[in-house]
Amino acid sequence: MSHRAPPRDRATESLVREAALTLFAQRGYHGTALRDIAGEVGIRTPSLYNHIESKQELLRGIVLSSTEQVWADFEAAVEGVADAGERLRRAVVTYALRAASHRREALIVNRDVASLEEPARSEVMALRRRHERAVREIIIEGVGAGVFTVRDPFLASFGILEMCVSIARWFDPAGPLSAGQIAAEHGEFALRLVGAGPEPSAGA
Amino acid sequence: MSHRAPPRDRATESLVREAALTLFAQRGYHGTALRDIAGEVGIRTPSLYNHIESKQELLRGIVLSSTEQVWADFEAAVEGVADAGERLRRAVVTYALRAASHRREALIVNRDVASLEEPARSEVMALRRRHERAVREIIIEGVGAGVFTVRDPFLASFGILEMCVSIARWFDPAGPLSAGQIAAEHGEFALRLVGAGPEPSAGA
DNA sequence: CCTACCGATCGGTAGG
DNA sequence: CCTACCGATCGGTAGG
Repeated sequence: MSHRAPPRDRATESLVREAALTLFAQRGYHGTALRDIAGEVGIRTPSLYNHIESKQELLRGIVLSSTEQVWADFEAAVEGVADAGERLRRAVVTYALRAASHRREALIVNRDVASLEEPARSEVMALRRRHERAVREIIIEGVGAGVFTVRDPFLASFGILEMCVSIARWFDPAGPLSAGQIAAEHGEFALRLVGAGPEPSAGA
Repeated sequence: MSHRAPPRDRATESLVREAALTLFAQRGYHGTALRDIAGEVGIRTPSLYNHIESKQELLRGIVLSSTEQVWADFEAAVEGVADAGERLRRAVVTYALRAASHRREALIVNRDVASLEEPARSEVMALRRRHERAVREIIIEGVGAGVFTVRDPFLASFGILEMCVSIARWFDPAGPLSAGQIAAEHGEFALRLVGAGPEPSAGA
């Protein structure tokens, strides 16, 4: 009757990872103690080890899954789209949207990737480079097709991508602009930046 | 004769601050131990205290002076320039140039400002907001004058500034582009982004 | 899930 | 500039 299973909360693991996400984003990996994470969940530090392998594994899980999702998003966004302008717009809107709607992940990936131990760090950096290269090739393609005007595709791709990821630093979900609106606007910024701006109707 | 002054190296203080700059930029404030900084200089940890007040003061010195310099640079750059396009271009080129030529400072300011204790942190944030607001006002001014086409000056100013500061993350002084070239190109990016792009001669 | 505890390391001080 | 040392805290383990 009172044969209750030991507290095998699967839910607790989620709480732990959620707390880590919030605290790593706020204070950084090295600025966060496991004690703080445990406190947020309402347990003691040693109990964390029923749910995680180590502090490093906690970081690895966040950074790897987030980076993989960025690449998956990108592939889905540009699939079957031929026009370079539209490909760039979709790639940028998707990336910007992720930065705005997964701010903590974006902050941690960009700030604490240096704290990731090998081989995970190299994995992550390879994935990020792949994404950056893919965006750059869209730009090169558009220049080749005569629809973009860009002096240096490398500079343009970095400028665009860094502008997007930075959304995570200042975006306030309670502010006047939604994540979707901001992402759409960044899509326009990107097109303007590569010289394919549609000169949108603006408030002049 | 052998009355040698004690090793009152004024030069050592510079070495210490230089080492802190490099290590904080590489590993973050919380990821850097004073022991590492001392090791870089070739002394023991306690000897650091002949040159600095505390680890926190080391961070404060870096972040405050760098932030103040950004504002001073901005004021000097736009002084006496009336045209909004030219004001924006100069403001952006100056800011981008600083990010490229003072990479460590830019990285630390953007990554470790959260580790700064009060009241320094509020001081720094106020200075940064002042700079951001000043850039935004140039954009608003250009829109008012009918030379810029921007839907949301807030978004545009953040996009431009974050793109510039991110230069510090990928710029390689040994690479093909100089800091000056990259800064100039970011000035063009900014003008394009606000719809005032001169459609420069590019490689198409 | 806990208490008790580990060795290591942290920033910093005493005292020369 | 050093050695010797401080209390606090770190991530993590033992053992239940």
